[in-house]
Amino acid sequence: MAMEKAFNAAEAEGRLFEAWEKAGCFKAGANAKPEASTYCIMIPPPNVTGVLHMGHAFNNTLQDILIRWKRMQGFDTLWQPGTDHAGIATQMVVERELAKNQQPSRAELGREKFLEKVWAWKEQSGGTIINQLKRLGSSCDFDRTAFTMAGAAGDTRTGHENSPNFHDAVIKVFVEMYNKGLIYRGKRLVNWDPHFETAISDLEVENIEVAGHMWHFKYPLAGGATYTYVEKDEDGNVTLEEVRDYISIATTRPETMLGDGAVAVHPDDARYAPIVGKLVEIPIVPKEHRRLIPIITDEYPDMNFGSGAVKITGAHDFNDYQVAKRGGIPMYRLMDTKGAMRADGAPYGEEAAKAQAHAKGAEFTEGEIDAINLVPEHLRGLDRFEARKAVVDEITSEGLAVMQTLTKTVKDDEGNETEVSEVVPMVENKPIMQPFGDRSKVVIEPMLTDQWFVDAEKVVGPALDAVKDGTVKILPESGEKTYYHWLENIEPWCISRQLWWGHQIPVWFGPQYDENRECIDMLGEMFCAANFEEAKTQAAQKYSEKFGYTVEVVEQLVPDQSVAERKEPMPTAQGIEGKGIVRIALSRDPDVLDTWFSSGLWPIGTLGWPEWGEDTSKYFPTSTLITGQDILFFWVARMMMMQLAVVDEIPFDTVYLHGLVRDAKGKKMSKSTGNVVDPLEIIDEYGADALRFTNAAMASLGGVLKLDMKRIEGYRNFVTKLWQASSYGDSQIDAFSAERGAEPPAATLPLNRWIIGEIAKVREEVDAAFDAFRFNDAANGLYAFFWNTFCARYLEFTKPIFFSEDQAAKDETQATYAWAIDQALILMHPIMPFVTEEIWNVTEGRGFETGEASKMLAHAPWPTYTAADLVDAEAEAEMSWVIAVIDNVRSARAEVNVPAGAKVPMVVTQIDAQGQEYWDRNEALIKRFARIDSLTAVDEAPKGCIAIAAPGASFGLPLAEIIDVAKEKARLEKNLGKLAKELGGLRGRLKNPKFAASAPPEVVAEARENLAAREEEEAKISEALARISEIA
RNA sequence: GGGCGAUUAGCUCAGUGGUAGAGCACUUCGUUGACAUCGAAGGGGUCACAAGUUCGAACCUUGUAUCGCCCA
Repeated sequence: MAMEKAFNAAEAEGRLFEAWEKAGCFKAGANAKPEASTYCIMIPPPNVTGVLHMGHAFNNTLQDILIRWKRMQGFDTLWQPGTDHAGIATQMVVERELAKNQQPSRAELGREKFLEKVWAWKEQSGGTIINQLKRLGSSCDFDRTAFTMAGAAGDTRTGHENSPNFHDAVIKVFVEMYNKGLIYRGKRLVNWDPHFETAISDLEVENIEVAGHMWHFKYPLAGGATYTYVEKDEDGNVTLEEVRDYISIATTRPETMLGDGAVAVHPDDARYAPIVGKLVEIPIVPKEHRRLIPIITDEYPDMNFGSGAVKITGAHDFNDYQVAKRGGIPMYRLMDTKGAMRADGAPYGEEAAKAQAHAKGAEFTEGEIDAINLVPEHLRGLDRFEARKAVVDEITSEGLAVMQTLTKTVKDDEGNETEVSEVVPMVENKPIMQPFGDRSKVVIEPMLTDQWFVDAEKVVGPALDAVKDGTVKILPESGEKTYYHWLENIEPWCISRQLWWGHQIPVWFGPQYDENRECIDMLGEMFCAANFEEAKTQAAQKYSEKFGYTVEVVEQLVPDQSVAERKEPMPTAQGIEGKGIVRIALSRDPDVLDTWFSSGLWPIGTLGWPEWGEDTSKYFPTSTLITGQDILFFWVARMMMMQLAVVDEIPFDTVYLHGLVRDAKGKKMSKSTGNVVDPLEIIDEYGADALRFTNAAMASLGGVLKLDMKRIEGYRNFVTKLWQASSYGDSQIDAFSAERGAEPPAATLPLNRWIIGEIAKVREEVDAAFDAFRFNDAANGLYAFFWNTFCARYLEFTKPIFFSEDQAAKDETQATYAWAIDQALILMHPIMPFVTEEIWNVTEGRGFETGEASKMLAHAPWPTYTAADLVDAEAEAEMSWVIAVIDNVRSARAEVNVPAGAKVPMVVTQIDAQGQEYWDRNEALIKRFARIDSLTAVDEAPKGCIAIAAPGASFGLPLAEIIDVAKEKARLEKNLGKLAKELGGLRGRLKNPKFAASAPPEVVAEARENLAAREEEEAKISEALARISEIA
């Protein structure tokens, strides 16, 4: 059967993938040997809204390589696919979709209807990325495709995915962690996205450097107090001394001044020492209501930055929050959920008075503090950026901006230049790091809100220990250091999101009463349970115990502000129908969980937990996790913490971390830069195998991933090379008609015995590389073997055999060639599944006709032969000698410009018995590839002969009349130069007595052998040089 | 500012103690019966710098310089 001229990837890939799936090649346990160990990889679930990008392509290539390799080895494999519900991203996509189709908005629809829309969208479009994974050749068990929201309220399908219990698992874990005190609720400063109106995780914040301004304002000392401000240079000389009645503050966010709680200076800062503890006035809002705040000391301010004094706004800045917590400084929330200045509450005067009372020590509850609105009337409701302008203008017009004198040159109408000085407010233009929501692209606002937190410090221990004691390995090793560093400094993890799409927090709030049945807080009691029934039972019990009534609990869906403010007293039993029953309403927390909370359970949740099924016992803990180092903290570490906290087991034993895929120059791929490479376009143009091979070749441990089109093209050429070599075996030498199996054929010819040994060496190399996650070593080893050894040598060397009449040699070589190609296909299949499977099937004796998995390369047994089994040292020595002679002749010819096409005679002046034997057996081969037409034995090389040195032999090309003697002389001298350098090194080492004494014996022996060989070569070339010099 | 890492051929990168490699690019030659998505031959590196450990350092240690990434 004649093969096509080249592999048609575009045509073949879909067809092959379908055949694999139809045959069930990728099902869990497919091709497993009896009693096989398991090998399981959990895919890092891409967002259900996602499309395949280069990062996915890279990441999944590596996973697929390992899974295919283990599957061929007969492990019981499972590669678990699935998608992440991706809270914000999905909610945004659906909202946008609604807007595009002029449908009612999220707010108009309400929660339930909106969620119906999201589920419908998920059904329709959620499979995109899964199908794209198939184009890459990913051999996941797609029948088990899981989803992190599967089983949650509204899921339109059940049982279709292997994670019907995923929601149950998430809820169970929340309840358990709550009951163990690992999850708590509290008011903390969090990253707030004013567009989506939710708290978000650190991962969802992008810090971007933008052009910003730094304003300098004066905070007057209370009561007109003054002090002497002294500045000194490094040597202690006074450079400035003046009496001031203010402290100068620098800020990039003037609008937050309204919420200042203090001004902080460094404890070592002598400039401000006289006024520490004094009060200053916040220079904004109507004079009569201005608040006074203290000057405090804290390590946080940098004495050398700005004025060295900073304002502390605990509710709107993360650094200030820490300072405020340390110093007991009050924090006042200034903005609403949309990032506008608050418009609620009492007139400013009243609110400011409350704040002042609070600052003086009056008792306030957390809720009462939060209710204080310190935004003056004229700024209420303004967007935060408009408010900033207004604040700056007000302060400046009052003369409290720090001023500076600018001198500039102006030209009048006649062109005369004059210098004009003006005094302007001091505003520095400087780049500042600003946080943006990665989805919303709006500036993130630190916001003090009630949120749920995982007390990470309490669960971090086992996760740290598992890596420290080597139970879990992180590659590259530097990842372990990063892991330790983060876990050892872990912060509470904010897990609540003010979204609708996600796992709703299983906590119901109920009213809290004091002993007198007066309501303290309508939402003050919390009942955490897997479902409402259990929460009801808990609540009924609690209230009954407290008040001795039978309590009937009813749910009220939305715990809005009006509920919180009602403060109805505890109803008495007589109050309701005189039956001794009271009704109390519970309302469920409307918030949902951080997506990372649920994906933290991905390994165990997809395996059926909380039920311990057969799959759970079999595949959990899983084996290898391959993921980007950017989510080491957000996902990997959390999986470790959560699995260990919940079932006391590690989730996987090895983590392989890789970097970001960048463009050829090392730049991040981004839409705005326009350097995004679409993996699907690459697959269309070059084929999935070329992309996969490139990915494997790039994947050095800890390496930077720069995707160069030239490289992809090169590996596409490699695919062609493989195809051509197979085609040669097919049409030129009819190799595939030979009977062949897994065992190498019984070969007698050194050529065949040699290539069999070379295959065994590559097999060991590839296995060692995969074992160590050194994908690049495997790829490079296969590439070099196949191109340089198999094609450039072995394939060429089979030609003289097939042009001869030696039928036995032909038969043996056909069988060996076919076996060698088979082995190459097997070894390359994990990296390049498509082209290898296609060749496997189009070559004679195989095919997809039956559609059976056992006939497919994907299930071919992985070889276990070793170099020790198959390498024939004699055959290897012989072939190296042959190759050395050919290469030396070719090199010499090219350098002295013997026409490449010309066949020339050769003489031999000296040859040992071994060499003679090699020559006799390989004469046709050497003559063909060195382009020699005859060999004559002579006593002495003719004058002007080109010298060819080979181990144990001296040849010459008697071409004095056609070659350039000067060039030959130069060639020999160059060779001698190279040898001299090598010899110098070797002799130097061997002469040093300490070398022989200290170096391992095999190193010394190798150096000796090397020296002998180099000396022999040097002698031959020197002799040739002397001879050629006679005629020059 | 803290943490992690990098610096090797023109370019992109391998190489964790035995004297430096690959791909691309470059030069010269070549339609020699698998392949021009190719073949043959070749040029090109005091492995950022300095000191140290060692018989021996691109590799280990320390310092310096430059550049990345993450966190503040």
